[in-house]
Amino acid sequence: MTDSKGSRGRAAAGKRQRLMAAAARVVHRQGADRTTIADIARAADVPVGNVYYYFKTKDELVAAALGEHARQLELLTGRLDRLPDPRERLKDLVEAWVGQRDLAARYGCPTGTLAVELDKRPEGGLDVEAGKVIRLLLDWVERQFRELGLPDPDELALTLVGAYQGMSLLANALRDPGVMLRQGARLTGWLDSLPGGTRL
Amino acid sequence: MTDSKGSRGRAAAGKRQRLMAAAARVVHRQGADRTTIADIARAADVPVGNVYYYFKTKDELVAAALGEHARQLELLTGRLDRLPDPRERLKDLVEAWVGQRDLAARYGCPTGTLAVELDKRPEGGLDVEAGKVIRLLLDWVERQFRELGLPDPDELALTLVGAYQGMSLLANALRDPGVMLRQGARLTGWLDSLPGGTRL
DNA sequence: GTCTATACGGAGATAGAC
DNA sequence: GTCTATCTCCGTATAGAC
Repeated sequence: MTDSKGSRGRAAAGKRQRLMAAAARVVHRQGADRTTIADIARAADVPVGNVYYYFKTKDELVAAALGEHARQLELLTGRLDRLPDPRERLKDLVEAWVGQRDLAARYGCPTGTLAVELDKRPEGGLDVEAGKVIRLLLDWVERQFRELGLPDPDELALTLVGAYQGMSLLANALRDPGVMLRQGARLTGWLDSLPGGTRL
Repeated sequence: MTDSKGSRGRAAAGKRQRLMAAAARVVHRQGADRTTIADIARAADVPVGNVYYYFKTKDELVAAALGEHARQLELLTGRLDRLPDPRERLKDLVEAWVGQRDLAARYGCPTGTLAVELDKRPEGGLDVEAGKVIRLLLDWVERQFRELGLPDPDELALTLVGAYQGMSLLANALRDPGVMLRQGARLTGWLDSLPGGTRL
């Protein structure tokens, strides 16, 4: 009953999907703690009480928001993977970050800021999940550096992703998208300056 | 009445100071939203209801926590200013960050994570204050780069502080102090590689 | 499956005794 | 100045009608 193919199931799936998307959006802007179930329901255009039919607890909604961010990330890296040159992939990644500069200057990196918030909770909950999403990005970046044949690809990945998280945080704290623009350009230059070539 | 010199005033000032210190400590670990007045009162060993004699609202306590972090920062830069070489000052700053790696791996940078949280609030409140504290650090670092006679000292400051914020966030999300250790070493190497010398 | 009304708990803030 | 008791609001979660 209520499978994802029936007409009711489709409507249900639609609402569920809307709730997940809304959770991702609203939690990014307000933070998990300050976001109420009512906020998410309103943003998803779903009646408040109905939410609990799809998600048993608020934390499940926060986890869903995190999942949405992971999905977006995989969508992006999936597109980048179609480029032949790993260096170009990384440069396009930086470009994508810079393209989000206005949102970042107002609310920070969606995954990064959520990770910061969840890490303040007592261990044994969602805190680990946020780390996993960041690991996802870290691993993908590391793979690109490895393909370029560079030494310590894992350290290089930490440097690149760290720089992104740092510039997002500063752009956010200073409310200045220009920080993303200028530091992004610096990162692009750094990527260009690195030795290494595709091994094919 | 109740000036800071009288015996009662001294007791009061002591409690106030204890509350500020406790607020800084607890808010760093739990985040501002998840921290209750009771949490801070307990940590400061002050009866709950008494807190409102010293701080009219919870936000005043959060602001006080921010002020404590600013004070700590000025204490540190004050010590570093005694070193003759600006490059040494910056390297010692990095060393100080690395020295805090265990705390950073568990709870992140006190100021950075608080800024992230406050930036999720509707504008016109404490969100700007957090930016000011980060500006304090940024300006001090910029001054060092300028003393070294390097071009774009403001951009270099964003790079260095951004790298610190980024590595703190990653160390925190991955729960790995080693990130601070290794990325800190990278930063030290970077500082050494920069041209420029003291102009005296 | 959908939605309303409400129970429940927790946290910020206040009144007022000491 | 110090502290207890309590008021009040708000958000999560549930019960149960439709």
